[in-house]
Amino acid sequence: MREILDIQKQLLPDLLDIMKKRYSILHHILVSGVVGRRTLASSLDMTERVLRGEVDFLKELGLLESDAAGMRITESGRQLLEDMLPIIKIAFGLTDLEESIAKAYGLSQVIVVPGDSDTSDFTKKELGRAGAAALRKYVAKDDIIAVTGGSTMAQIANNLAISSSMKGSWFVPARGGLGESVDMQANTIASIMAKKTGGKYRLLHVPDHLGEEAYQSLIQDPQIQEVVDAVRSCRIVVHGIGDAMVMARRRKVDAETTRSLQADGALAEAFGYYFDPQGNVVHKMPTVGLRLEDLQRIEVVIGVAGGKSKGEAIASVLRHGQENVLVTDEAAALEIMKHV
Amino acid sequence: MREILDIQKQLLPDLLDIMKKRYSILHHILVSGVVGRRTLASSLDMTERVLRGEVDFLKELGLLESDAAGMRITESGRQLLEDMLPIIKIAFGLTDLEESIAKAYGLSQVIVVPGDSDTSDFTKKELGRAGAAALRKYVAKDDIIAVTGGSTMAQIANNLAISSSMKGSWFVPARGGLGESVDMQANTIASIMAKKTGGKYRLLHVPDHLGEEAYQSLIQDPQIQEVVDAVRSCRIVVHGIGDAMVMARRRKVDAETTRSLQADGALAEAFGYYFDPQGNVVHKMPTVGLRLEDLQRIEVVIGVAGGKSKGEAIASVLRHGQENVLVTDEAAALEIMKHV
DNA sequence: AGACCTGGGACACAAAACGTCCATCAATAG
DNA sequence: CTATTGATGGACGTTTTGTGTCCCAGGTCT
Repeated sequence: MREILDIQKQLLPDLLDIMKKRYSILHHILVSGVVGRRTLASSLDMTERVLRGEVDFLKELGLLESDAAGMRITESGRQLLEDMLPIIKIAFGLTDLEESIAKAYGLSQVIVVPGDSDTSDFTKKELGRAGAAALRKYVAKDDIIAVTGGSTMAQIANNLAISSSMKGSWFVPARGGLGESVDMQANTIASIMAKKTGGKYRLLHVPDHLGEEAYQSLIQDPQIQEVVDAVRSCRIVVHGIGDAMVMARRRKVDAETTRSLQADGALAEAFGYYFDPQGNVVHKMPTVGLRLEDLQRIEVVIGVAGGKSKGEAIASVLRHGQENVLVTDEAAALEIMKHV
Repeated sequence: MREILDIQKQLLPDLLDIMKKRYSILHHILVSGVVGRRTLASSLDMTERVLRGEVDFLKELGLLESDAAGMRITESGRQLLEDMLPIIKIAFGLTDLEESIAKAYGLSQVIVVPGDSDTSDFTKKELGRAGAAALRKYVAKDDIIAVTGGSTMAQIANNLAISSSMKGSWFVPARGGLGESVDMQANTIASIMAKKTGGKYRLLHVPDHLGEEAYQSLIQDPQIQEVVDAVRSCRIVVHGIGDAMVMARRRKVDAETTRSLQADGALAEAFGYYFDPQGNVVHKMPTVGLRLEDLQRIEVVIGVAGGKSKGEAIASVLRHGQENVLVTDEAAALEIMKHV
């Protein structure tokens, strides 16, 4: 049942919008009894003309009837509304979730895919697909796109395809080495994405666990500097969001830092920064690349993460307030809504 | 699964057409490997421009990719096609059935609703809804519409609603008394339809089992004659189709006639005429109204009947060759296709 | 009885779809 | 190595569709 809607959404992206529109017209008429066109239009926030088009259409289908007193729902229409209820619940639960989250955190777009990435590989793939679609939507000609590492980002890379709009784009890692395993780190993801889309890429080879002195001389290096400049002038960032402790463990952060993270209440991690539940940055990984202050200037910040267990972490990063677009799954979205 | 498609079809009648179009484009590309726009257009029987529109759209969604060599399906696209298979089977089994029947019997439109009216009341209602929709589609201003009796016709009447296009229409019974019970007979149906749509009606009060002499004087009656003239000049006929023996029993036809019907191989019944499997008329009920020769002149003949048990009967009436539109259900449609 | 609201017709204007042609590029056959 | 074929993508004028805005005649409710 849910799959069929999801498949249709792939083939007709605005199917649900149309269904929702027509459903709410019918529903409104049902609860109003008899109602006039203009009244209905203002109450549904539509122009009179476009409502009229829909009404004529629904009348054609025999779901609606009208006489001089106004419009009324027919028996077929009432029956249809009843039959639609379960579909509406499923279909618009998600869009409602999307809208609620977007409103609560001031995002320009939220995409929620059905399922739970924690328990379903299919959902994880869906998340990647949706993330790739979001990136494709926002990218413009010759953009610089900064990306992070992680399994979700790898899924996005998987779902990118050659595309003329990304041909001139540059993919760069948002920040230098963060201690991830090689196939999940930002450098790898950036190069895969570039290969998949036909774009170009530059990498940031910053070894982990560098001494302060070596580090300072490294970031003076003109080649490194060039990439860092590119990163900071990017127009789009796509990044994953992780649970702070999980990330710390995966990156083999030393015991002292871990304790300090716990003491500071670190909950979430994104591009090497650790956030507490209120969205404050409590720690950052020692490497080069994107800084927090760069985010304000960056036009499109796309966060992609899912799974019930990550919901709270996502919420805390959203609370930090630099995101524009969120791609997540249903389970995480429900968790996010618990923390508004 | 099937219900959801059916509900959507009510709210977006051309949903399936669009899905079919996009599916066949993707499918064609999948089997072709790489293929050019013009080649594909001619092979799918589309103009190049409209195909291009679809292709651009599918490319936008990442289901398709193209380079100078031609168009190729992406992994997401291939996956989608795979996921779609069950939906396609269900959705286009019916449209394929519709097209096959229309072609086999030279009908201008066939509508197949899912299910079996014999076993499901829901399907019976659907049949009524579809029949009403078909009538609504073909009716024009101030038409004369001749209707017959029967439970299916009663369902159609149930699903008609007030409509400006039928306000000036006349509903008349196709033929006089045919021995049906009062709530199923053509007179009743015609008056219900008129009341439901806001149209007008004339009735044919011809008592059953009339002596020859009384009969002759009755049909000379100016008032009766007037209605009969109206019936014969109608532009639309909507009629049910029944099993010959079932109808004979229901109408309490005398034993001798029943034997004669059996001897002549009567299989089907429609508006008082009995048909053998080859579509020949082998008997007619003694009453006034529509004659077979009138059918040729009538612009729209709509037959509505469903249920697996009626499939063969429907096929024999279709074979008679005067139908334009058939509304039936899946079970009957499958039976009909066995008798081409 | 009168104010109000209804659906439906009309029309100009904007936007999308479409048919058609062409430039440019890649692959392949000769 | 070159010519040819068939590919995509851009461009542009035309047609169709969708939309905003009025208005009117006729019911309806107060």
